[in-house]
Amino acid sequence: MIFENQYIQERIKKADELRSEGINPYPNITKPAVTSKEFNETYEYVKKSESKRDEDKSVTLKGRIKLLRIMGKAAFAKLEDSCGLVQIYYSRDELPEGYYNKIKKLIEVGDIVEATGFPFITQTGELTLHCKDLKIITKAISPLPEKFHGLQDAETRYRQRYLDMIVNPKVKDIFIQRSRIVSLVRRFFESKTFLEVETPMLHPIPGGANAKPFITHHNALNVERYLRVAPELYLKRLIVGGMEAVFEINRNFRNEGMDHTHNPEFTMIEFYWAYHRYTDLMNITEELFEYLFLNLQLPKILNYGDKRVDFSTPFAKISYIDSLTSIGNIPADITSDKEKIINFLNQNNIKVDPNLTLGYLQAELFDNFVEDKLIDPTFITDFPIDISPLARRSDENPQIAERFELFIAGREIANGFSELNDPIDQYERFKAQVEAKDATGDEEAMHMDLDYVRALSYGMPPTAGEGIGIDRLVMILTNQHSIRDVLLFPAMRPEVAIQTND
RNA sequence: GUCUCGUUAGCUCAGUCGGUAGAGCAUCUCACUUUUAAUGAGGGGGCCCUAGGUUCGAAUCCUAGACGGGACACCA
Repeated sequence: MIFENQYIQERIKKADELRSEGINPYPNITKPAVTSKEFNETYEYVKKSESKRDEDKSVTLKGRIKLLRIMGKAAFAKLEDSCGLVQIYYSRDELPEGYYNKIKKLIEVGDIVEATGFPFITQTGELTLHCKDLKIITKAISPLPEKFHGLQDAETRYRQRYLDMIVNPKVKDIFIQRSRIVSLVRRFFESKTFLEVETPMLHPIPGGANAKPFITHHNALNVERYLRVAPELYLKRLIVGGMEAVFEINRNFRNEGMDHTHNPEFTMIEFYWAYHRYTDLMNITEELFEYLFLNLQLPKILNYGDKRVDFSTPFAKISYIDSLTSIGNIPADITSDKEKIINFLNQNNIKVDPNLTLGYLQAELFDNFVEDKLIDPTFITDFPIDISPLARRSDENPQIAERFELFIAGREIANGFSELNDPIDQYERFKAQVEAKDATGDEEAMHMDLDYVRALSYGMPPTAGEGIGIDRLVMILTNQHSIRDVLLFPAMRPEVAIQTND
């Protein structure tokens, strides 16, 4: 049984004792209360008063008991609420007759209580609530982890995030910051007249990214559905339909490996902007970062682990090909020659499929020699066309896509491009992907989406679109190095213990 | 998927060469009416992750597995 542990049994017994004393351990009551923060600020003046107390005031605090020190006929407790900690004091002679002895052993660490009394200053100078009344609001029957070391075990922290948040208050700060970031991103795009939309999560055809999808079944229609790997193709249909600036902040699902930068479901913002080009995207991206740094009151230089990242704008801009030489230190005479690239990679003990196209081989060079050297925010521009199946060809150089990626701290944060809007070209590129899928068994290659091609056939104005990984953005802005630390409930294998127990 | 490290009381962790399972906090009993991880005295609490194997004897050594952390691969 889930509650067979001896400590839980002891606490269940205490809840029963409360009931037999006529005290409901789970009352449905709420009395207006002030927060710990309000209390500490409002009654700061008591510290300076001569009597060190203000008995005319009656204040109610609510919170979870985090620390409890019982000294015979009096006790101190630290309550925690959403704002922080506050101390209360209660004693036998200040509570209603006989009440103290009733509850002394029945209210304990972990319980949620409501305390009413007046502010005073203790001998050690701490502003404290002197209780005239102390009610239990919610009995906790599971004990909290150790008060000093807290909860260290990463597995328990991720599986039981609620417990992690109770015991490790700093965890909450990360998620508060995450919420602010998402809110600011939304506000930024709204202020630029972008419209927030919601497009399907259940896709008949997975599309918009090279990724393996989750597959599910829709009973009513008896059809397979794919959890979306990207909202891209739907958002661009909206541009065809006449929305000229749209964005969506939502979850994407990719059925791939998990590690400290990958969770099977992750959050992205994608935005599409008609009558704009990829150069406009780079500008608005810089503006977004300026807006975030201003409103989050972050310094322009942030530490990320042992790296120092300078977010001063404008961000560096360098073309894909140039970066191979100037950042990757790869001789310029080999970066456009398939044979030479293969030789170079082999010399560096990197195995590649010799049938790869030039663009894919250049991508191997980039991934191995350039990416992790891009610490300060850097736009890598002008990608090879064959690794950019949805991007528009450059009018000047047909081998190059009007595309960029933004790298920060050695990681891709954003990907944007001028969208391909030639329906015939799009059709051919889908076909090439499908052929690659059939020929090489590449499970991540894109599927043919004829309706999307049909949509383009009605005419999509020149459009620029970009995706920004929100989880990774939060990681960088909060100096977290595991995606699990910026996800409230990261994906975990099924928990064995709790299933076999019940 | 591969490599690597880990799993011992509710929590945080020790456990030597293979020889009866340990500490702090928490819990229980007692004392204590201004504490700060309160204090003092005493008690209880274990599927040493699981299954095999080696051995007179395994928390400890070996094999396989489960779960987790880290690194790599794929990807964003």
